[in-house]
Amino acid sequence: MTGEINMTTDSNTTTSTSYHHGNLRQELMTLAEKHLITGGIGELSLRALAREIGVSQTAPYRHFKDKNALLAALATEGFRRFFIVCEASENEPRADLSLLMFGLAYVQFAKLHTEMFHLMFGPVLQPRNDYPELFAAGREAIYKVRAGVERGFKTDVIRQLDDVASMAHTVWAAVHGVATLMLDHGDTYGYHRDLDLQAEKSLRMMIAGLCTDPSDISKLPTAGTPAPTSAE
Amino acid sequence: MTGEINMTTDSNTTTSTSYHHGNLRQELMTLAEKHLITGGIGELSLRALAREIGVSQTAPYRHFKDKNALLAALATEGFRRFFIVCEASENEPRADLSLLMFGLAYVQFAKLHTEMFHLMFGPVLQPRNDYPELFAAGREAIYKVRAGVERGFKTDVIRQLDDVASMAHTVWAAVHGVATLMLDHGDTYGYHRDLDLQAEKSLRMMIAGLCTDPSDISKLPTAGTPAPTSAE
DNA sequence: CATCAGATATAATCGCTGTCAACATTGCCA
DNA sequence: TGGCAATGTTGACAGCGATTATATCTGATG
Repeated sequence: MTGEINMTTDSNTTTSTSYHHGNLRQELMTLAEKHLITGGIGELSLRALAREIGVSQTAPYRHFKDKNALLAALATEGFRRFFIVCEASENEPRADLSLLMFGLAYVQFAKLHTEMFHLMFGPVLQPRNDYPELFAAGREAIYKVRAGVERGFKTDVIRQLDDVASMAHTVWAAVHGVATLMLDHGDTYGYHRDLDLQAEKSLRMMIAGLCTDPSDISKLPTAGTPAPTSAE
Repeated sequence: MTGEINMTTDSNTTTSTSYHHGNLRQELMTLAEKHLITGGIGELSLRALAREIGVSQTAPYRHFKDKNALLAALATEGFRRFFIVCEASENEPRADLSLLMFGLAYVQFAKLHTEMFHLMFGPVLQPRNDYPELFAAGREAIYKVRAGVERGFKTDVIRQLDDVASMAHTVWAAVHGVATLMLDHGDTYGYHRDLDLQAEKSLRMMIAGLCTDPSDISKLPTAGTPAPTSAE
């Protein structure tokens, strides 16, 4: 009753140039993501978005306090999608494989949604005091790793080198490192190098190093990730 | 004789408001670094620098093509300093310790010169086609890791899980991950956590995982890095 | 029907980047 | 001594962007 948005115009196929756009918030985010992909964070401008949607330049401020608030909303949405991608790894019973799959998902996500990834994990939106949802999402990511490590402890697959929190941090650092290095330094390797393959190799090496039986994981194929870049 | 800069004014203690500043390029970089530290990359403005130095707003453009050129110069200088910090690790004969020391130096540098680190390793100055010096510096960093791994192979300290390049990449990813996670997600851990200590733990775990004798490195104290944050 | 809150518009401020043209100063060098 | 190149100044401008203040429209609610 208390007034959901009334959907005057369903999307951008606006026929009636109605004063109330009705879907502005959503459309801003959709378009912002497009711009994010094509131009990067720096290129994104509220003005441009408003212009392109066909709305006044100040209209976005009704829905987002400022530019960063829009970015934070985007990042939160990014986490939501990321968690979906992670589900397969969470359902994998073998802890070592689960962590590996998580890592591969992480890296793939970073590669497919680079700018989103930068928003989610980069320094742009920090500190996160102003974005509690985003903060919570970040924490949720750690908990997933933590759960994986915990399972590894119980099933005696992961070596108990330290407490769960520390080892979860370590695993996350490994995964995060592989992903960011791939993004931020892909071109540092002037010579040809299959970054996807390299990423997987690195993940395997690092996770195997934490396993009770290192030789095990290194030989297993990964179900979810065909690593299609390398020539078969 | 052939005219080094004439140092009309030695620093900002300018008495004679001489027409030629004489040291502008250097002073721009110095001040820019200060601003970088206090305000981050986003806050840095050429105009503000010029104003603060007491020079016209167009003067900086005599020395830097644009803002990014200044940032690139800063980043290059950052690498120069970073390499100095690395020297200790390069002189350490034991390969595992050497890598660990490299990692600790990397993390410490990231912590002490956060914004510089972001410039050097982040996505701001990419692609690096326009900054050949910076590009070269980045490559030099990999070579250092590679050399460490190679030494580890020869002395049979590092397990030959893959070729040198791949393992160097892995080590770098590990180190880079620990550092960036510490910077970009320091506040994701709402609860108290000694990040310095955690970083060292993670480095040890990951590097140990690549060693032929994992139990070895994990017990050794690290000469160069007293990790002063933790209460002694 | 009058009103009110929400959504949008208009206009204006401010700062920054990057350029340009014209001019001044300095020091080196011929 | 005179000229030249490098450096810096002045002033202006085009363009973009963030943000604020104020006015206006619109639909729903009473």
